[in-house]
Amino acid sequence: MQQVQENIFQKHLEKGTVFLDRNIITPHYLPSMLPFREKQIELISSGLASVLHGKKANNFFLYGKVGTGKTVTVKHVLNQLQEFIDKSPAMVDFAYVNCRNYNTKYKILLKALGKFYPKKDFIGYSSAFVYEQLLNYANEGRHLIIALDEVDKIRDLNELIYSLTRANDELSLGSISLVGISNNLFFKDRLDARTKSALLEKELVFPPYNAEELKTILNERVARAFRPGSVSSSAINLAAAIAAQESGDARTAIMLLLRAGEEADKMDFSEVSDVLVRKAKSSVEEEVILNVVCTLPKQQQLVLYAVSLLTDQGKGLQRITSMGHEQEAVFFSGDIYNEYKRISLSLGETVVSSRWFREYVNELDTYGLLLTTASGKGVRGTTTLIKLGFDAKKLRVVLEKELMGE
DNA sequence: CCTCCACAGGAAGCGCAGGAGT
DNA sequence: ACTCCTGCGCTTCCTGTGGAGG
Repeated sequence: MQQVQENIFQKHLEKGTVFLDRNIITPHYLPSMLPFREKQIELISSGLASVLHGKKANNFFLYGKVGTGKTVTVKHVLNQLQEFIDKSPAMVDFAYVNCRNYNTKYKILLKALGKFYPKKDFIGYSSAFVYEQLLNYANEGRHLIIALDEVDKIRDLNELIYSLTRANDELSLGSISLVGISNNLFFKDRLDARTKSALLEKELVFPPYNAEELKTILNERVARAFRPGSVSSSAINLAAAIAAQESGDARTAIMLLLRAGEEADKMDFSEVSDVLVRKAKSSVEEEVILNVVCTLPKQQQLVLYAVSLLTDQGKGLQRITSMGHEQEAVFFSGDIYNEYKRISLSLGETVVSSRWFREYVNELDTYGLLLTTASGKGVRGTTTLIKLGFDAKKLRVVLEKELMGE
C-alpha cells in the first residue's frame, strides 16, 4: 500500500482562513467604486477634462485629514483618464508623484519624466536639462497633468510652482497642470503669495467620513475581501464607530478589520467578531503612532519624550473639574522645556533655545501628538498648557527604543 | 500702581549646505 | 574649480500679555 506523502506546504494552504482576498482589505487597495466621493470625483474630472479639448486644465489643490480618500480619489480619476485615452488617443499624459519620497523639485521632475519617457534614463542629468526635456515633451502639443501627493513635504515648493507656471507661459503648444494633495491644513500659510494663487486655483476639501459612511465602505470591502458570513455585523459596526470617533479615517477602519481578521486566522476562529476588533484597536493605534513618531526629527522626539515621561510619572497638574478634583496630565511649557533640556543633556544631544522649542511644540500639536491650550487666565500670564495626545506608556516605550536603541 | 516673572511669537541675523553661474 | 546666491534651521533680541506681590 503506497501512501502519498503530502507536501509540507499543503496544510498551510488548507488551514482555515477568513480571507478570500486579503489584498482588498489593505489601505493600499484601489477600489473601483468610491462611495461618498462622487462630488469630488465629478469636480476633479470636469476640471481636468479640458485637456481632452486641447486646453490647459485647472490646477487643483485637495486637502483633508488622513484617510479621507484624497489619494484614492485622485488615483481613481487618473485611472479613468488612462482608460479613456487608451481607447481614444489624445495628446494627454499624466504622472503621479508621492512627494514623501520625492521631496525636491529635481527629484519630482525626474520622476515625472521617467513616467513620460519609460525607456530613457535621466539619472545624473542636470536640473536644467531635466526641466528642458519636460518642456519639450509638452511642447509637442501634449497637455500634462502632474499629481503631487503630500505636497507639503516638498522642500522647494515655491521654486517648483514658479518653474511650472513659467513653463506654461513659455510653451506655445501644450500645457502643464498640477493637482496638489495635502493633509496639513496650515501649510498654505508657509507659501508665498505667487505660489498660493497658482496652486490654489481650485480648492477642494475632503471631509472626514462619519460612522454611517464608514459602515457602507467597510461592508462593500468586506463582501469581497472575506469569506461570506465570516465577519459579524457587530464587528463592522464597531470598526466604523471606533474610526469615526477617532478621526473619520477610512484607513484606520480598514486596518482594524484586517488585523482582526489576521487574529482570527491565528486563533483558528471562523468568524471575525467585535471582540477581535476591540483587541485589534490597540495594535492599530500603536502602528499609527509608530509610523508618525519614527519619522519625526530627533529633537521633536526628545520633546515628545519629555512630555510622555512626565505624564507617565504622574506629575501633571491637579485641576478642578466639574466632577471634583482630578489628576490630569497637563503641563506648563516651561516645565516641559526644563525636562527636555535635562533629557537632551543626559543623552549628549544638542539643546535648542526655548524659542525654537516652542516651534517644535506647535508642530507636534499640528500632528495631534500634543494637545495645547492657551492658559488664558489664572496662571502665569500667557503660557501654553501641554497635554499628551496619545497613551503615555506606549509613546514612552516607542521613543525609548528610538532614542536609546543604538 | 509699579515691577517682576513666565511666557508667546515676530524680526533680524548667522552659519551652513548645496545649486547656479562663470 | 571658484565664487555667489539662496533657503533652512536655529539663536538672539525684542515687544507684548497678564498674574503675583510689594
